[in-house]
This record gives sequence, C-alpha cells and structure tokens, in this order.
Amino acid sequence: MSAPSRRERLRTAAVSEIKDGARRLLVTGGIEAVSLRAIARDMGMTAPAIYRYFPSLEALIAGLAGDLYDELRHTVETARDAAGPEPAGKLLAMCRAMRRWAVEHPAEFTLIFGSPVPGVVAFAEQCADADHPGARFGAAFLGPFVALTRGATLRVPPPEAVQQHLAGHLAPLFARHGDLPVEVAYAFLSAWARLYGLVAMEVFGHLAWAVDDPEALFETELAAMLAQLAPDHSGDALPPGAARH
Amino acid sequence: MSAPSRRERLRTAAVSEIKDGARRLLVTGGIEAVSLRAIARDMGMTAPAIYRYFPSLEALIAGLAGDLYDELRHTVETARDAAGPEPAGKLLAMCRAMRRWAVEHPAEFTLIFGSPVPGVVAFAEQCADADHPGARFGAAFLGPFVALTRGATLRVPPPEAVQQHLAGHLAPLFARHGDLPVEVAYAFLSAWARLYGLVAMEVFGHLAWAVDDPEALFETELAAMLAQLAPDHSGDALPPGAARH
DNA sequence: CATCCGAGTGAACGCCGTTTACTATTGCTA
DNA sequence: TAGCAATAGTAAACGGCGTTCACTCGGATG
Repeated sequence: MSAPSRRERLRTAAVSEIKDGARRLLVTGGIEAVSLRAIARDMGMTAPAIYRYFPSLEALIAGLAGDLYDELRHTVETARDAAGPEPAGKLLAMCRAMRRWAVEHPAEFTLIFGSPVPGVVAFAEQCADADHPGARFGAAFLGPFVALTRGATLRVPPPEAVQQHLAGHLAPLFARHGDLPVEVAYAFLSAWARLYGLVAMEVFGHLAWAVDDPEALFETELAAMLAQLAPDHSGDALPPGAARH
Repeated sequence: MSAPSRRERLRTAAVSEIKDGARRLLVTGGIEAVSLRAIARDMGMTAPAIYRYFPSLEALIAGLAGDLYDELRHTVETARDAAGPEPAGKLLAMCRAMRRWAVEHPAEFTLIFGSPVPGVVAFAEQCADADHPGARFGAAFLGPFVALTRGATLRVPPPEAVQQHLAGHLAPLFARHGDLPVEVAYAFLSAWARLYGLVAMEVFGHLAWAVDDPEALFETELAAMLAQLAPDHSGDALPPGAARH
C-alpha cells in the first residue's frame, strides 16, 4: 500500500505506452495492424522487449480489450449520471452514448463487440461470469431498466409461455441478479440485443444497403423500444418537430 | 455458350478446390488460419500457383464470402419454400433457418456477418447497392414480410414522427423497393436488426454471460416479434405446451 | 511442326510472433 | 560501500506468412 517504487512507476509507464501504441495501430489500421514489432518500432525498442510486460500479443490485445470495455462503460455511466432522474431519460442517454462511442471508435467497438479475436476469446472465457467487463457493461443498463419497468405493464407476448420456455435458461443472469422477474429479464435481453444489433450493423457496414443515415433509424428504434416498455414515457424521445441535423 | 473447353474445366475445378481448402481452414482454425501457403500445401502445390486463379488472398476470401452469402440465402429460401402458404409461417421458418445455419457454421457466419475482414470490406464496397449478396439475402425476407404486414395494423410508435424522421434516410432501400411504405420499411429493418443482433450475439459469445440456451431466447423473441407484427398469428409460434428440448 | 500461353516451381524480400542467449543497468542488501 | 540478484533490453535465429520475379514445361493452337 506504500508509494510505488521507481521501478514500478517505470513499469506501469511502459505498459501504458505499449497499450497506447497498440491502440494507435488499432485505430489507424485495424486489428491486423497491431503487431509487437510495429509497437516496439514506434517506441524505439525491439519486439522481444515487450515480452517483459506481456506474455504474448494475444495477452496484450486482451488487456487492451479490457481497457476499452471499461472506457465504454465509463462513458455510458457518465451519460447516465448526467441525465435527469427519470429512468427513461437515463436509458435514452445511455443508449445514445453507447452508439456515439461505437460510431466514433469503430475499431475499438469492433475489437470488443465484433467477431471474436483469438486473444479476446481467451479473455472472455477466462472470467466468463464473475467480473467479465462485458457483463459489467451490460449490467450498467440494468439499474435504470428495472426502475423503468417497475410498476409498468410490460408488453411481453404470451407471458406464461415466456415463463415456461425461458425461466430455466437464464441461470447465468440470475446468478448475478437473482431477484429479476423472468419477464423483466427477457425484456432486458431483448432490448439489449436490439441495441447491439443496430449499432453493430451500423459499425460493421451491414446497414449501408438500406439506410442513409443510421442515426435516424437508431432514434426511431429507441423511441419504439421506449414506447413498448413504458407507454407513458413515449414522448421523451423523438419530439415530433425536432429538427435532427 | 458452347461446352467449356478442357482448359476451362480444369480451371474451374482448381478454383473450387482452392475455395474448398480455404473453407476447410476457415472452419477448423478461423479466418486467420486461411493462408495461401496452407491451402497450397493441402493441394500439393506451392503458394504462388494460387495467383493463377486469384489475384490475392483478400480476393480469394471475398470470393468465398460471396459463396457463403449465396449458400445462406439458398438455405433460407429453401426453408421459405418448404413452409406452408402463411407468411407468418414462412417468416418463422426463414428466421429459424438463418439461426440454425449460423449456429452450425459459426466461422462462416462470422466471415460474412461479423466485423469486416479486409477482403470482405472491398467486396462489400465494390457492389454496395446493385447485386450485393448481403442485400439480396436481406431482401429474401422482404416478400413474406410485406405479405404478413399487408392489411395488418403495424404497432409502430409515433407514426408521423417515424415518417418525418426516417422517410428521408431510406434512399438505398427505396432504390430497390420504392413502393415500400415508410412504416413497413422501418418495421422490416427493425426486425432485421433484432434477428441479426440476437444471432450475432449468440455466435460471437456475447450472450453467454446471461443465457444458458440461446435458442429459448431466440424463440421467445421470435414469438414477440410475430405478435407485434401480426397479433392474430401470435399463436403460430411457441405453443404454450410445446416441449422444446 | 512451330508457336504461344497457361500452370506451376524455386528463390527471394520483407513482414510477423516467439525463443534463446547474452549484456547492461538498476536496486537491494550484507 | 561492495557485491549480488533481479530487471530491461538487445541481437540472432526459427518458422510462417503474402507477394514478386524469373524460369520451366506441357498442352492447345496456328
């Protein structure tokens, strides 16, 4: 608990510099441009020196992915805390913050939410349940979500069927949030998948064949989801006359 | 138009063998295991020989991606044609066929629907509007979808706002399907994004933190979407007593 | 029969991750 | 303060990669 020694300061500085270099390469050239040799070159070092700080390139990428998860989560939580007290407004702000971060950082979003990269796979499997940053990120939405749905009647189609078919298969989620009603859990996962699908399709370019400005579709979908969850708050999004640039 | 010469037969056979080898490597080791040298090794050749058939590894991967798009589209269209005449049943069969193909062929799904791979990016941008296999695949769902929504009252929240905010940004979609009402177009894209999001999250492992058996969530979501689109058909999916393994 | 073209090879270049042996420097300790 | 041990870094090497180039050889073509 004492002040870090000089050695440790230099070490953490080097780790940061390596990760910064990796991220710079990720942003400019995609994941395949991230190489130990290129990072070392930018630092004026040789590639094997990096093995003093990371056991492999995959481990480095896994560490970078963890940082990015935390950065995105922090961005979303900041938006949540800056929004008003209404759960609906908080959720809107969080969803918009997530899409904004993804659009502004497509390479980073791709690394943590795209198709699995070898290093990230191991990272994801290693801490699959307890402290996985992805789970913590998703869970950040859970608070405002349950607050929004509390008392409201969810439009969940055939409720008893949902109970019957889904209740037994939410073990990982209930392990962390056991007090969640099944229909709320379903509605949350459904909304989460809709949010993810829309943002991922936009970032990955799978929407260009249909949509000009993905933000318009995103806002429309956001309004639809909110109206479905809490009909009395449906006016919070998409004011009919709002001029969107 | 005449019969292909011997030369051409040998050539197309070689192209097929190369693609088959590439796919085998893709399935067993992921996209990063696909290398010209490995393909050539499996064929008893040397790597430069492949340049007689493809100008680069990226071009080979782009060609493979095109084949996979066609294969998936064929799978979905077969399911559509095998289903009964009801549009709801056709849509259900198509969605299930897509998920099934994705789950059974995760590497292939990742290649065409995951984060962009360099070769696939160029491929996607090259024919972005006219004949892009992805667009043709999405369009295969459009027929049953409009048939289902014809006459039904869509639950699209604030309709005039949807019109106002979205109508101007669907140019790429309307370029191919100009007669689509805006709210139907929105509902289609929304459903498409929900389907994609759920399947992609399952295949990419982004659902493991919450769900045990993704199929249960998928079926629940399918029932919800159908109920939202055509309330009178909501009984077609998830019969309350159905035992789903 | 002569010619040409296409398929394929071998060597090479410059990348890459990773390992090994080695050096220099730092920090702790007797 | 002298000496030791841990640490950071290097150089060289191995195997693999995409790609290019010069070259050979055999079948199709005139």
